[in-house]
Amino acid sequence: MTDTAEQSRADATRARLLEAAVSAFAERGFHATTTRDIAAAAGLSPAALYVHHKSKEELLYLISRSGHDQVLRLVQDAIASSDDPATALRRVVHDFVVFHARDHTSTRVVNYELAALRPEHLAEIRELRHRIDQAIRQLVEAGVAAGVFDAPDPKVAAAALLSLGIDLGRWYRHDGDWSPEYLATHYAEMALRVVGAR
Amino acid sequence: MTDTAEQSRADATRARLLEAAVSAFAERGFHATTTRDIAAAAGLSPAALYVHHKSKEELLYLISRSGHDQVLRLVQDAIASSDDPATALRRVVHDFVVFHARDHTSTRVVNYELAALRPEHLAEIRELRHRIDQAIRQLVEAGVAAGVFDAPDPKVAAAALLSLGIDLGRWYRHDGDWSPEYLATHYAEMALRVVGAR
DNA sequence: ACGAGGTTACTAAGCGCTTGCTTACGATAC
DNA sequence: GTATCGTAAGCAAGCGCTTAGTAACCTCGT
Repeated sequence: MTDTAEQSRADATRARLLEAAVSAFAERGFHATTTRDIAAAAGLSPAALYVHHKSKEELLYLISRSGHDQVLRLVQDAIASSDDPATALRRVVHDFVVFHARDHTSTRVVNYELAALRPEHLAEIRELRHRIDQAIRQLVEAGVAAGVFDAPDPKVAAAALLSLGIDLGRWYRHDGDWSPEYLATHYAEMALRVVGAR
Repeated sequence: MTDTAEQSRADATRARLLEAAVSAFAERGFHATTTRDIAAAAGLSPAALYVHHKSKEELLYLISRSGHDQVLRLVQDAIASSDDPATALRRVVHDFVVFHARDHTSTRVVNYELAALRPEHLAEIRELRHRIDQAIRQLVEAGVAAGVFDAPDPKVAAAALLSLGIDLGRWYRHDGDWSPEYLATHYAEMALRVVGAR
């Protein structure tokens, strides 16, 4: 019974290995993590990793690819949700921050382990990052052009907004005082101040 | 003639190894850098590293220690430079940003390779980081208490300001469009908006 | 002035261990 | 009885670091 609707045994094991890799890469970094660490965390022998994945680097690529896809979609959806730049920006920053705080373990890997990707994979990921950056930059520029934002240099402001979210992967902890939602609401308000929303 | 006023040959070699380590750690990360990489970049044999330093980790510690010392001093000096919270904050953010942009190679190592430090060294560095965080947090809180800042949650605002500077180590490049000074001036203005300076 | 004796700065060679990954071989389910 | 899913064992390469040695220089008694 190899099904299509449900998840096969192999798919479940594959996913377990990926989750184990996310945790290990986030905690120790890609190069400090061994394939034995990952396999053991998934409850498997070292060799089992290679039954389900081509290489250690492929695990990183799959994690990175998935994370960037999610962020890009999130940003695009938020921007498409309103014609008012201020409303759209509030939603972009809110959702961006919720994602980076809630999934800080994977976003840490996604944002800080790029250098370990093989050149072809890195190029592909860079393209996704560029689209994310451009989407936010264009939103800020559109707000300034429409006269609803007042930012001396919209590109610099956009860079700052990105930093606010991305840096969460470095410092955010779930056992801290701030929930993802709390932080997202406050960060969204700060973002509107940064761009000088009226 | 082993002098006191000038730098001895050994000191110069020691410094060369440190510089080589900063570049290598920043580019590839601590764990992806080999002691052979560092020695070769300093124009020495692999063994020479151990003439001047105890271990690869000690190099990281020295880099980290020096970087954190500089940042702490910079923040303290900026805060002490004015009784007006707005003036002080502008200077703190300005200097903080100039430092992280200008020295983005070393700040990258300083901020993103902490996990590779030995436990005793990590504890010492964490203490320095705590003092930096507290200094900025207290400045924002003082401004709110004095009624010159208007921030819904001063601690969250302080966390955001730190992220703006630290994240530069991840993305800033000297061949980009923005000089450290240009960025610092704009970021300082954004910081004042974030804390709601009147 | 000079060379014996010590010090400094460095290297060639390699040791013991860990790494990513492969190969050859079961066990279990249908 | 044959796919499927997994493992035991181990290989070649590379790692951090050590050991044993050398060349160049400095010191100082004569």
